Amino acid sequence: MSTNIMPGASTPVPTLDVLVRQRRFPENTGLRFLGTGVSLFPEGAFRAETVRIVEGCVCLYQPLADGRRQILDVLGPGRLMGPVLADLGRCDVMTLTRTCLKAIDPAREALCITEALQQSLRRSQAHALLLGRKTVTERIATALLDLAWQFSHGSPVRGGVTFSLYLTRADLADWLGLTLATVSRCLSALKRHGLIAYDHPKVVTILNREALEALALGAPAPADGGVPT
Amino acid sequence: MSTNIMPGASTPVPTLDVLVRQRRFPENTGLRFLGTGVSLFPEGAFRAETVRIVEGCVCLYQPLADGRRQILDVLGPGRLMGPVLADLGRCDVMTLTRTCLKAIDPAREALCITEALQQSLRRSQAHALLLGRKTVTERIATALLDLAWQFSHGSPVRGGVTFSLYLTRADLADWLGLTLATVSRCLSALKRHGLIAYDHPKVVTILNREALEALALGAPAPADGGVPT
DNA sequence: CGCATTTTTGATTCTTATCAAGACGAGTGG
DNA sequence: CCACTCGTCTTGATAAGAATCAAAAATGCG
Repeated sequence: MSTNIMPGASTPVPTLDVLVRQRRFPENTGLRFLGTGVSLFPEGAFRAETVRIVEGCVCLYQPLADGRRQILDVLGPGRLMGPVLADLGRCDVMTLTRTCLKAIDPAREALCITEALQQSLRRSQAHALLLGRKTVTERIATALLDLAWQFSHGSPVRGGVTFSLYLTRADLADWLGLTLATVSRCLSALKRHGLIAYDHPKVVTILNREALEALALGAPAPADGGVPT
Repeated sequence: MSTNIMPGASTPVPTLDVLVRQRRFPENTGLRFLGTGVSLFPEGAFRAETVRIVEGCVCLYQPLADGRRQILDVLGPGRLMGPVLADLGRCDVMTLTRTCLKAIDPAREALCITEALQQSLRRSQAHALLLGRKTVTERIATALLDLAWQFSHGSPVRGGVTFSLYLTRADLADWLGLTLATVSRCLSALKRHGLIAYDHPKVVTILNREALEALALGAPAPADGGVPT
């Protein structure tokens, strides 16, 4: 237990990660296991496949010719990805941690796919609002709440939801239309004000959900000079 | 013809506008006619309806509590709008010009709706890339090409596609994540460099499509000091 | 224990927002 | 037909916010 990847977290999240690592799943269930930083649909292969994320985290992103990229969505367990859910000709999908997938039958699960399509559209439209009109603080607050909701599997303990942040600061920047430095500064500020906590940069605890939600919706951000601490 | 809304345009675009104004359509075709600046789904009514835009232009937008708003999409003839295509609880749809709609039967046109859903998702994701990572010039160039494609009904005459810009500068700003002033400045710059032309601010001609496409994809914008003129 | 990657933080620059004034165009009524 | 008004557009001056550049601290890995 002391070798867990999350030393600072008081709640040892019971993920399937260990199982995935040890390949303890039977081989005939259609599951696929991927490491970190791996393309889901490598080099034209699997491009026609639709998969369900069983465990882990992936991001859908679109690169621009000169190196810029925009992460369009971050997907956790239960979400679907496939040619219908994104333009895989222009986009790519990458794991952000060890991830377990299961291919699904589009014909048999047509309804699920349509629902996923609607969910993706809603999320994309909400994200457009974020990218076009929200301030740095609003973006970070929105993102933290979204990730907490998707990745704090287990009980939403009141007073402190802890989750594993699979994205690097650079990933967050590419998702939220910011830069690495700005993301880091904003997270530091939220931590300084006591809205969130983290010792390890990848394990975040939400301390004041209400305040974060208010920020995400556009409440004035706390001025930095106000609270000394 | 002299009372046409586009005095400066040399090509009198043969729209259905006049027909719409004069209500010359039969009343039993299920068509609805709306003026400018009208909500498609007013006050909870029609919210369950799905419509096809026959003629005109509408925008889907999401307002924020403090007055900010993000236009999520601009839709022209042929496109669909309805509860499946947007979260109408949080969003609103408004006409940007005289518009003619036709309600459709979701059950009978399920396939069309699914296609529209996919198209909307693609557009929303492309827009997220624009909002998150594109420069001002890239955004404007992308928007002009998109609008030209959607609204230059008739022949894509080479050397100069003219289209009616139904959006105001403020609308463009709310669509592209900018401000009115920045949009106006950028359009002026593109005009000054000869990529586009307009006498009336609402009737734009694309003079150099290739250059605009290059800009939209991220080519370096022409420095303002270079060409005197 | 050292090396590579990531994160934090500071100093500076640059882009774009903000503020503001004037020009233009459309619609109204005399 | 013309003055009047309102809304939109253009353009300039200034300021704020975030990017960029850069260096040091922390973390992970072999």
